[in-house]
Amino acid sequence: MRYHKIPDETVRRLPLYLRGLLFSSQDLQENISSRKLAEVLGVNPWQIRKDFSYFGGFGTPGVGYNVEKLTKQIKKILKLDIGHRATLVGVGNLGAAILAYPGFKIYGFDIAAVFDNNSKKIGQKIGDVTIEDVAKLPMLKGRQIDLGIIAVPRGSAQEIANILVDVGIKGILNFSPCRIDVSKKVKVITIDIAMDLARLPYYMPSS
Amino acid sequence: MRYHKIPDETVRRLPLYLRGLLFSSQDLQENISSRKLAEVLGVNPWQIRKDFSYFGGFGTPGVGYNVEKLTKQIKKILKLDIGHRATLVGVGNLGAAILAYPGFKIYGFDIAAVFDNNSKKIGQKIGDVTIEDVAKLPMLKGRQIDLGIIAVPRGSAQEIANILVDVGIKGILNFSPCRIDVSKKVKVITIDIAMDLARLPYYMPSS
DNA sequence: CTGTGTGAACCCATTCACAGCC
DNA sequence: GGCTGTGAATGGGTTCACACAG
Repeated sequence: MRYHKIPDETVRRLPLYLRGLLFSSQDLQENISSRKLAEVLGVNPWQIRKDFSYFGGFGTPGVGYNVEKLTKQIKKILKLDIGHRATLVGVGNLGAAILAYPGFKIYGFDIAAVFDNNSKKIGQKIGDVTIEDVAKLPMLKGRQIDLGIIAVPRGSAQEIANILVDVGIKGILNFSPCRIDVSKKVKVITIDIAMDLARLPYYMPSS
Repeated sequence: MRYHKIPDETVRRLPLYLRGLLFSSQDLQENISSRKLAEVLGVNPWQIRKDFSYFGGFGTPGVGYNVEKLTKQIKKILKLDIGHRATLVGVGNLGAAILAYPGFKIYGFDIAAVFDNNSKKIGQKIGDVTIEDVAKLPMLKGRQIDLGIIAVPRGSAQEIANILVDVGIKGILNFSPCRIDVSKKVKVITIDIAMDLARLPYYMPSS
């Protein structure tokens, strides 16, 4: 089954819904209504229903959505039902924070390889992974890693991306504040946290 | 002058344009065309022209946009022409990374106060700020800080937000993966980096 | 001839309203 | 009565085409 018709904006929200479901499942509720989920996440109920309608009826009128089934379905659509192994390149402050960030695990991600170019860091163990020399990055092929996370300075990002593509990575999360272009076959998502901060003052009262 | 009619999506892109201008200004080009800027950033030229058209003619037909003037104008609209002082709450891995992140400075942000609840960290100096006891957060009033950055565990985020609002903060950048609700007068932007990673597999070929 | 600025057309997403089901 | 699912309406953003300026 393909879900080609799910709008991008809906895909963008699915992880949010998933987060809501995963955290609310601690309440041991078997079902959850769109109104309840909307309340938890701070969005509109009809937006949620519309989004869910793109992949068919999982809700029961008068009752709501079965939390477990819906969770599984969303994971399947996002291809999170199979675990993903990622590699992190660059263990500066940001890289270290990413490595320690607990949020990845709940989506089934495992940062299985870590690289840096600083000889003082190479060989160090963080958690259960050992930092490897970035020069050995091209030898990543065959280690079943499909995702790359780039947390290196701007000037090196494209170069690292090229190597990642060469070794067969299929998706890149780029934390460097710059454009990266790669083969159309590889999806790149760039995050620049400063950009979000930069539009905050616009919405603040002029004081 | 008010810019009430600038669409939100355009506001979201303005920091991106600003980044492009700031970095390209190293080339010592006096003018830049929408095509050139689009190329650098990986977006459409007509999108850029349309966006710029919302705040009046800064371009010269046949030549392009004056980099300096345009930069100033965008900064003014985003209210980045006046500097902003921010406080960071939570100096874990993520907090430390934020503190060290150079990207904030180019937009004129200064992280002027830092708080944590870990007694081992309190009193430590990072860069040129000293970590203060989070219990003293309510005493922030009068220190000319208008922005708050939350990097604490999910359970404490709302509580910290409430205090920040009490001391008169006007905008919050929230890195905790949870909803925060505050007075409508305060703008909150929530960033959950795991959510972006979570939608990456969707776009990857099924292998 | 190059590149901006913008009305119009198009396309997509959000919102609404309500039929249908438990 | 409560809640889902969805066609229809609305609203907004993107894309286009082209008039106009240097």
